Amino acid sequence: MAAKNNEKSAELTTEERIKEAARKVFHRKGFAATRTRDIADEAGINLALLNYYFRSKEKLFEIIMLETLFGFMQSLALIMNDEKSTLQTKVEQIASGYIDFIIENPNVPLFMLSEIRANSGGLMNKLPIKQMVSNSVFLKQHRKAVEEGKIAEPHPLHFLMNLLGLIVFPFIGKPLLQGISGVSDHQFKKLMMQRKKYIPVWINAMMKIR
Amino acid sequence: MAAKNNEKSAELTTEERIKEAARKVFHRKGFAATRTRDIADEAGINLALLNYYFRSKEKLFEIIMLETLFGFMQSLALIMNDEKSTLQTKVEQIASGYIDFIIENPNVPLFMLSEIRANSGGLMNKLPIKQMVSNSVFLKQHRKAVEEGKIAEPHPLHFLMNLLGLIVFPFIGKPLLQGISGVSDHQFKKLMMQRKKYIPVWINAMMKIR
DNA sequence: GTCTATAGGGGGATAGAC
DNA sequence: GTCTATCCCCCTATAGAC
Repeated sequence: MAAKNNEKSAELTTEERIKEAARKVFHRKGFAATRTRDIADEAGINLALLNYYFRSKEKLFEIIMLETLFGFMQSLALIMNDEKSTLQTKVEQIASGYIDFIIENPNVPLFMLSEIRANSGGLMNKLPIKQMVSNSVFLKQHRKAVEEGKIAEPHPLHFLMNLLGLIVFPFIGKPLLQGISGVSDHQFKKLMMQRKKYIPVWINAMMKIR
Repeated sequence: MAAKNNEKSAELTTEERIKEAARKVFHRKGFAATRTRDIADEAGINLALLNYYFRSKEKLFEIIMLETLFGFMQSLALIMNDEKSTLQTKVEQIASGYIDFIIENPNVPLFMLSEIRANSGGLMNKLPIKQMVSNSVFLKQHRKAVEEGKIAEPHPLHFLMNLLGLIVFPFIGKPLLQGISGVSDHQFKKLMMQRKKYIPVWINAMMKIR
């Protein structure tokens, strides 16, 4: 298989090109609004090939959805389960890492949240997300900090909602916020970069981590 | 017109029933995923009536979209332009008002943000949102507070992003957050009610309003 | 105003040549 | 593996009876 590969090795296989095109289009328009023809055009291939490789639009979508969800949660889980880093450090890493990630993949958050909603979270049960988090070092550290009086609010979900809300919402709400404020794309990105430093400070002040 | 109305006056006209049904279905599934048949069924009327009253799916959608956007922005604008209330009070009113509103209309935020994105904000320009905010009392108060050193971060957009993020994100991310944490609907709502009190305190601590 | 029936078109999927 | 041609269903919209 590898030995016979005398095609331009730097490029992608047809199957991979279709998948990349599908990721792009699904992320931008969501499942319902994308047509298989959009994906075929984006990939520069014939429509029939999509079904040849992936059987159906649904199958292809499910692959993209699971990979996207997994990619998003995995980096969260890795940071959250670092035994060596403090809670404060975890917040810094999550803020910085996700802001960079979303700047590179601006459509992912709204895509994920919309499609999870559309499927009533059915697909989410295919990933062991809950265990990943409920046994996490992050949660243990949070519990300990609460016991020691270092964090004011007892429920860890508030902590997570605040952190993710501060990180993710500006991107999800970008068109609305730009419509309201009139800031340019360039200014907007600059503000987002600022937030990498601000968010840990804000979370610190809010949750009274001492 | 009013004198001749001897139909059951407590009920809605057919036109209104279609619009209410459309609002419900569009809010839940978005434009691309809703079929006109869904709306007709929800309204309990024949499919042809939809076109009789509203000409097309697009026209009907545009009406719903504009009303939704307007309703959402109007309450924000009203609070933001109150000359008598302080910045701190405005934050309390916005947090409390919007959390109540979203509990009643849980699909509105994701609907709005998804459809604004899909239309690249084209529809937003039909409403004078920018002026509404750029001339607001809120903005004047924010500027003054920054000048007096009462607010640490100079850019008002951070203030708005933080406030809206803390309010809106938990609802948008509800399926994900429940998948992660396993909290029930009842517990979730309780947490949201808590946030009506918490968010003003948090914003206060974050932005160092003195 | 409200219904039934149907036109018309778009989009997912497949057959079959190459 | 990749293409062309085509099927067929589903969805929007309209015609026309009542």
